[in-house]
Amino acid sequence: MVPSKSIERLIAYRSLLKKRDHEGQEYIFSHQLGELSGHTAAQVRRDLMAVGYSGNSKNGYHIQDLLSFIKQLLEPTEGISVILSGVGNLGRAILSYFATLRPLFNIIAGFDVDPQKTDRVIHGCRIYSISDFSTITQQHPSIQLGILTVPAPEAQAAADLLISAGVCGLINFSPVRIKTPEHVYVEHMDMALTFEKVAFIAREKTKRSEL
Amino acid sequence: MVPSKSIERLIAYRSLLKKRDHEGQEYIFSHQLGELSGHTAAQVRRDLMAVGYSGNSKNGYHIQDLLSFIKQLLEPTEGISVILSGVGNLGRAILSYFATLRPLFNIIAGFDVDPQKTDRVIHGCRIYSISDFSTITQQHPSIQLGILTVPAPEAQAAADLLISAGVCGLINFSPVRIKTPEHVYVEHMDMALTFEKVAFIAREKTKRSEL
DNA sequence: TAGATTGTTAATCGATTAACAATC
DNA sequence: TAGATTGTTAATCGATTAACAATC
Repeated sequence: MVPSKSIERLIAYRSLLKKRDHEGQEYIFSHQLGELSGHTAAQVRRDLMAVGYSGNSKNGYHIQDLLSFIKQLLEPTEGISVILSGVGNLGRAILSYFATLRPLFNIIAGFDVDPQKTDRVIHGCRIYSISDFSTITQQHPSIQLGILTVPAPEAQAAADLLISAGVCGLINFSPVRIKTPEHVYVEHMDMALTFEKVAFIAREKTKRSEL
Repeated sequence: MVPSKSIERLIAYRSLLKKRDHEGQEYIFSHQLGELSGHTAAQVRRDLMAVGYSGNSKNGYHIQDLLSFIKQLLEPTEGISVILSGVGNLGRAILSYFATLRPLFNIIAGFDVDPQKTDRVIHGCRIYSISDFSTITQQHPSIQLGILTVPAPEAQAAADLLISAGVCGLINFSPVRIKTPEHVYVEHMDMALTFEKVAFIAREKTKRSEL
């Protein structure tokens, strides 16, 4: 199994390689890709080893070939189907963001309890009432990802609903831990927590340098 | 120095402790807090050790006392001053979110290059033209945090500007790595990267369970 | 006292980095 | 060939977990 940290870096490598490819560069060394991405050359080589890709000691890695290898690994052929629950300010911002992520991501539908927010199209995505959830999701056989942008008290119930639609991955923007069955992977993106963490570390750093 | 992972967990403990306190619970054991937060009892005790807090072997930890200890540690008395650069969909959503984070966070100002977006108040936060940046930021002696919600090509320049205003912590929502001086702590929140990572891990997980 | 929990050290686990033979 | 880089193993580092004497 490829470590999740390696996956993160491979996604970053892909975007840097694209840039270099457009600039006409043909080959790249591990230390160059390391420099660009902010990791060591050893890290880069180890990541590529983890996914079974080889370069050569003369030129390093062939950029276009490595690019298509990483794409093959990361990008499913039919795109990633996503549903979103909670069409508040953050939910709407994410919907607008998904419009720019086509065709890799396909946002299927948004859901909300508030009748004011439902039965409209926001940034190209139709918003349904949560009461129509099963009707709508049954029309889409394989939805992979669920985005949770509901208030904290509704998060667990909303998550359960998304899981009932068959998602195997959840991104939870609410500040509560949600319980999920074994087969569902959850990533927590608690913004308030992150902001506070950064504030703390930055403050600690400043104090340290003042000594 | 307290490990950044411990800080994350302490923030989570705080919110769980608040809940228990409101429910009238007076003491809590490490295994209970572990259960609630999804970590081991040993982890909880180690985190509290890292910040120098002690309970006792009879009752565990006194909730209100531990709560005020964590607050004392994490929450600066005057609140955390924040500026935001890039008032697009995501930037606006975050501004609305900050309105709910008072008084711990004080959002001072938002900035954008687009004249259409400047000189208005969004979710209680005034938006200025980037050309007024130094004038506005000089009025606020200690701004700690900068939020970057600009498009990728502008990210580095916007970061440099925020740093010139004295921020020591940055949260970067753009999908590019930004270079910063030694004394500035940067946290990357690349949503597209996170979504794709979750999609990959979820897919891998599903494949595995199908075997 | 007997039993459970804490605080802390030792053991384990995983991820990163260093080192180096093999290769071009 | 000489020099640089790769692929991979060994060493290091950091974080988590287990274990247990001290405590209540």
